[in-house]
Amino acid sequence: MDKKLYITTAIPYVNGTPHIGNALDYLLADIWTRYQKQNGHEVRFQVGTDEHGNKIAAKAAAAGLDPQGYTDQMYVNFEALMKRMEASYTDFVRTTDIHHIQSVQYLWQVLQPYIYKGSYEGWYCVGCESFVSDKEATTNGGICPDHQQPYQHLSEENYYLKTSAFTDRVRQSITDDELKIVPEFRKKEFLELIKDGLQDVSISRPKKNLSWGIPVPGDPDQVMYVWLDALANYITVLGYPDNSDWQQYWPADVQVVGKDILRFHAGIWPAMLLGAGLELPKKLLVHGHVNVGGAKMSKTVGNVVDPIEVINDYGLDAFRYYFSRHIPTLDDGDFTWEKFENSYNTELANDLGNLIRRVSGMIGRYQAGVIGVAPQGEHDMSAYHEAMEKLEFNRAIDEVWLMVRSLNQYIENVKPWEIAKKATTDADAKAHLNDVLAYAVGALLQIGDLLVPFLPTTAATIHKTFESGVIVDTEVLFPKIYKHTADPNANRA
RNA sequence: CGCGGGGUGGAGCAGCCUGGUUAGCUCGGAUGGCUCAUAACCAUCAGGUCGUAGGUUCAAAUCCUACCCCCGCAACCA
Repeated sequence: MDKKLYITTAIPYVNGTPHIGNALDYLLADIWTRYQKQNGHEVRFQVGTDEHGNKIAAKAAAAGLDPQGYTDQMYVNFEALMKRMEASYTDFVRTTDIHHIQSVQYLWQVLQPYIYKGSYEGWYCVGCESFVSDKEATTNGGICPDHQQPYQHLSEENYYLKTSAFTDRVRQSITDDELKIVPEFRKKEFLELIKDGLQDVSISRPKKNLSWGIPVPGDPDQVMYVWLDALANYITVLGYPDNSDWQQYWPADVQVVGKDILRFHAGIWPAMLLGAGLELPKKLLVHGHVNVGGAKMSKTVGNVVDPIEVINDYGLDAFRYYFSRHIPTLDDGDFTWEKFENSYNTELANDLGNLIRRVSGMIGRYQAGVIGVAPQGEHDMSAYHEAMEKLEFNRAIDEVWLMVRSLNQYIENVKPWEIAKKATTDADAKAHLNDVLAYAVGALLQIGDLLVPFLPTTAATIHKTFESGVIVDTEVLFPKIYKHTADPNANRA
């Protein structure tokens, strides 16, 4: 019996609203999950929110709320996005969950042999109540831009995790693909990054500087800093350590992360796991970032794209389509409303939507909607499955579109409308027509199967339309939309 | 010499690792065909010194060297 499968996504910090990056995480994990389920596997799919830290406390105070009340309000936004995307997650973890907190405290104790007390020195802003990096202090000329106060050079007591002790094992695991970093160039990049070894990482703060966090067991003056708290979610959500279920799922088969947080997931996280005597995840799927018209998406520039808006305007499957096909799974991608709308109108509407319509239309017109027995689609899909295994989802969906095109070509070559003219008087022609259309239906049903992980709603519509042997009328898929591009027919006579 | 990615017809990409048919695909453009369909679909054509300069080879977009340019990252921002 196969191990039960487990996939995770990064847990976003809840001090803002969900953005495209979060959506991409959920989408990629969801595609994988649906694909594995389709192949008969049981999959657990974790999502969650990171809810501790000073920024949260500050935002809460500004909103006149206590931190817990604030996060209770904020995490809902993320949950709403996941639901809107129909991400088929099974577990939602909040780092303020009581089980998570207890579990992390337990983990801290397990890691005791690798934890030591040290002091941290750096530039500190009293207004922000936090340290800033040397680089940031220098950039700002030694003055905090938010508070117009000079940074002070302070030192404070921290607990450190001896990640350096695990450098060799982490490096070895990654090199050997025991912990496989996908794509390959990210693996190279990370190995290069740690060529001088992993550096011990500070995992706590004095309580006076960090109030909103998990208390360090046995030291009332210290509170855990983000690392242990947030990264541990991947196992605490499974019930670690008290509910033995977790052992059926850990190690994770795939952990989806953005390129910006690879270093924590490939460095600190493995060190934590090794320190606790746990297995390393099998794969890290490192996706890129979504640019807008070639520029980085940023709040200050004001070019942020809200995934909910895209879904509202074009529908869920249109969103899932663009972000799975035109944003390369393992690299940066580009979004513009024009590109999006263009691919929607040409690929979804013209290629696929119209194809479904013309096939169902002919069957309705020539055979009163009766399909007969559709043969099994026989298209060789090894390239599709190979791409799915390699986590190159965009390549897989490309393969589906090759099928769409070839079916359109097939129809063009066979010309069912001509056969139909003879079919009224010629029994052979009638049988031939039936075969041709049934073949088209078989191909469409196969396309529908392959789209299940990507476009679940569309796949369901395709099946509903054709699978009963009689055409079931369904709504037009992907009607044309011209909100951001010119309507070519606008000035048609 | 910090690290990584990339420079291929108007745009976006594949091919490069494992050199070898007329350098492939999508979008866009032109022409034609068809009429079942969401004025959709299909075919053909135009267009590329494969960043630059050398080298290896019977043969290089593909391997080697140097250089130019663009983009990320450089430790706590998907």
